[in-house]
Amino acid sequence: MDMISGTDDDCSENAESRSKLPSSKYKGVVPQPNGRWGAQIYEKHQRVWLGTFNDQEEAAQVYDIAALRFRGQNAITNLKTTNDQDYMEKLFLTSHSKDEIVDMLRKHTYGQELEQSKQYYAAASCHMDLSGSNTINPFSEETREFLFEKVVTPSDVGKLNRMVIPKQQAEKHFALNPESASKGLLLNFEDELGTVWRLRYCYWSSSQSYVLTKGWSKFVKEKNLKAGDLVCFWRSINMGHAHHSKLHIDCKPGNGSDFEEMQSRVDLLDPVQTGSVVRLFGVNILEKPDKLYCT
DNA sequence: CAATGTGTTGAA
DNA sequence: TCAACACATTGG
Repeated sequence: MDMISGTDDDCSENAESRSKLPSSKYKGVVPQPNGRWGAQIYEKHQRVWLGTFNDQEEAAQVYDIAALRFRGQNAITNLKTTNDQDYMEKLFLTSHSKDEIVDMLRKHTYGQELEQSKQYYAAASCHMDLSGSNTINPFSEETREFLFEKVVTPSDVGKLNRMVIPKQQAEKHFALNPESASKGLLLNFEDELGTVWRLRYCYWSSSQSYVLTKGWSKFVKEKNLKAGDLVCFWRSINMGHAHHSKLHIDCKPGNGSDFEEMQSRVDLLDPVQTGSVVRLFGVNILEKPDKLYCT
C-alpha cells in the first residue's frame, strides 16, 4: 500500500488550502471558504444565519447572544453566561424581537446598540418625575410620554431621504452627546402596528440641523407618507422593569388641503406638563398589513 | 470576481 | 438540532 505518498490526504492539520475546511470548537460556528467564520442557530427545523466574522471567538460570542435570546437564560452557550450580562443587557435582549437581535448580530451593531440603549435607560430615569406624584395611574405599568409631533414638509418626503427634526425638539428630547453627533445613533422606533423602524439619527453640521436619515425613506414609502401628514414621536416607559424605555413613532394623514389648519392641530396636543397619561391615536387603524420588520 | 448564506444530508 | 459540504446567489 502506498500510504507514504499521502497525496489526497494532506488536509489533516496544516494546510487548509483546498478541500477540507477546519472545524470550529465552538457551537454554532462554521468555517467559511475564505477563512472567516459563520455563526448560525437552529430553530423550528430551520437555520437562522447570524452572519460572518473574522475569528471564531467573535462568531461564538454572537451565537451565544442569539442562543440567550432564542432559548432563554439556560441556553447552552460557548463562553458567555447569563452571569456575564448585567441587568440592562438582559432587559435589552428580551425587549427586542428575535429578528431585531439577529439583524444587529448580522450587522455587527449589537454592542453599539446595547450601549445606546443603556444611555437611553439612564436618560429616561433622570427625566422621569419620580417625586412620588400620584397623578399617574397606579394600575398602569406603562406610561406614555408625548415627545413631539411634526407636520412633514415636502422635502421630508422627497428625494433627500431624510427628515429634519425641529432643532428645539431634537435638543429637548433626543440630545446627542458630541461623539454621537458626528457618528449618529441608530434608534429603534416602534409604530402602532408593532413594526420596528430602525432609523439613523444624527446632526448635520453643514445645515446645523438634526435629521433622521438611513431608514427614513423606507418609512415614507411604506407608510405612504405625504407632505402635510403628521408624524408623532413618543416614549413608553415600563415602570415595572427598571424604567425600561421604548421609542415610538406614529403617523396619520393630514387633511389634504390646509397646511395651517394642521399646524394648529399640533398645539392641541398637550405634552407631559400635566403629568397625566397622554393618550395618542388610541384607535388608529392603518392599512398595509405587510412587512413586519424593516431594515 | 470574491464572499456570503442556502440547500441538503447524515449523524447525534 | 447540529455541522459538513457543495454551490447558487449576492453584491461590489
